Amino acid sequence: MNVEQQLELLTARHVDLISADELKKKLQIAKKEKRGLRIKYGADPSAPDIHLGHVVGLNKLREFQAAGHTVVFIIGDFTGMIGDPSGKSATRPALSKEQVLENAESYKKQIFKILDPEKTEVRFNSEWLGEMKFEDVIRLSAHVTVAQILARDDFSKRYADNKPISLVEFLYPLIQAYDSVVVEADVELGGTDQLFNLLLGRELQKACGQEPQVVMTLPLIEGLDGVQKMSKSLGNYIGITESAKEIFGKLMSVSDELMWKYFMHILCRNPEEIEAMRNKVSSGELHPRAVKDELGRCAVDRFVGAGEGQKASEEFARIFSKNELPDDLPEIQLPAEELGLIELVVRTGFASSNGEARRLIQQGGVRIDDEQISDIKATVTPKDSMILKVGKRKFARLKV
RNA sequence: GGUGGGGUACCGAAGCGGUCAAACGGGGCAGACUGUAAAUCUGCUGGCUAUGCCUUCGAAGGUUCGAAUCCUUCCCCCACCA
Repeated sequence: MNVEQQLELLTARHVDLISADELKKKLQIAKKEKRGLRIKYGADPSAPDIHLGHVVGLNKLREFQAAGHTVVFIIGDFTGMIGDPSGKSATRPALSKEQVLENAESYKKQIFKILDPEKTEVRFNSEWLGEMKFEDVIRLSAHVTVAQILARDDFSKRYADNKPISLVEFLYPLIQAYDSVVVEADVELGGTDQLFNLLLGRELQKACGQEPQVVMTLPLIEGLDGVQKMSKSLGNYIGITESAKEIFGKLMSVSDELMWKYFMHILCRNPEEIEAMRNKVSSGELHPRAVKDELGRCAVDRFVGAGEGQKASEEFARIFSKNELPDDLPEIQLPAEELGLIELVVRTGFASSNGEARRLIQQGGVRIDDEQISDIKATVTPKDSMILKVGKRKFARLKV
């Protein structure tokens, strides 16, 4: 791949790029010296479920690998053990060493669904941060001013609002920047929320006598609610290790507007193709549901396995469009004695208290053999193959 | 060290002696509508052996017939000024 081709591939879909010229120069030098660039990507070890939000970045990393470059995937285990301040104002709990290691293992397994292991270097930042003395930390801090850190958007806002900012949070960007120095990153990738931290990496590299890294940010995609960015803590995510059924179902519940973004950043479809589909949808030539079905099938094929998408799509249509039963109903064993409906719903685990079961029944959410029962005093005698349905998606086949 | 503001259910936030299991908003759940879209509308959202009872408003005591609300002590958080 020549440099121009690489540039085209590598800069697709980005938000910020600092700077295109520098990237070009680095690519030219790398080509001349027949080596790959080092592309840094940092991951927080507290949330070991890789979800579609991460896939946006991983896809880009994969493209760098395709162009012959090396990905340096840094697991922030050191910072994870201290407690990672998330952007908002809440401070995440510190993880134990065991948890961090466990999470890291799970990370590795997942990222190689997308990345090429041959061209990936997985590093833990405790490797170098754990060695540092307090003196080293102080020296490092000398390179950065409070005003610089305070310039970060969320810090300045919180400061202006008299909201707390812990010193750890202040140090955090510095730690991340230092990682860039240690791994000698040529390029660092991150979400748009990382821009500040990535830029600080440049500053620190310069201060340490290195060529500053090129910084590229990618969009943060909204999660299932369509408003907030996809994140584990908000519970609005689709994990890449989830079942075909879950991935498909969750994608189908995404809004029509958001689905285009997913096509672009998750499936990496090119903009012309997406535009063409969009036009067909607005002219009525194509049903949005068909487009979303394609999104679901392709995503499942990619994350679960080829051919699984079609199955998931059919299963979905059967359950929700035709209102039939899923093919893998959990079976629940019960004695063949008459019992109250409320008790049945609680016993099967579909409600966590009698009160909740009562509510579900009164609201018409409970069906037995497809017959809605809204009398809370109703009793049932379980029989083999009796089907209990609670809400839209909880099913069970009773067994006596 | 000083001053001021706080700690209420999953979250945010009202309430400041009885009518408080605690307004309102968000979230969640269920129903209607649908493409399980989204949006919208409706209802529910502490527990129980259930017209009552029990636990809950940072903690422990106290005042009172009665406390989330008043008093005392304690714990914790935040901002500002030094």
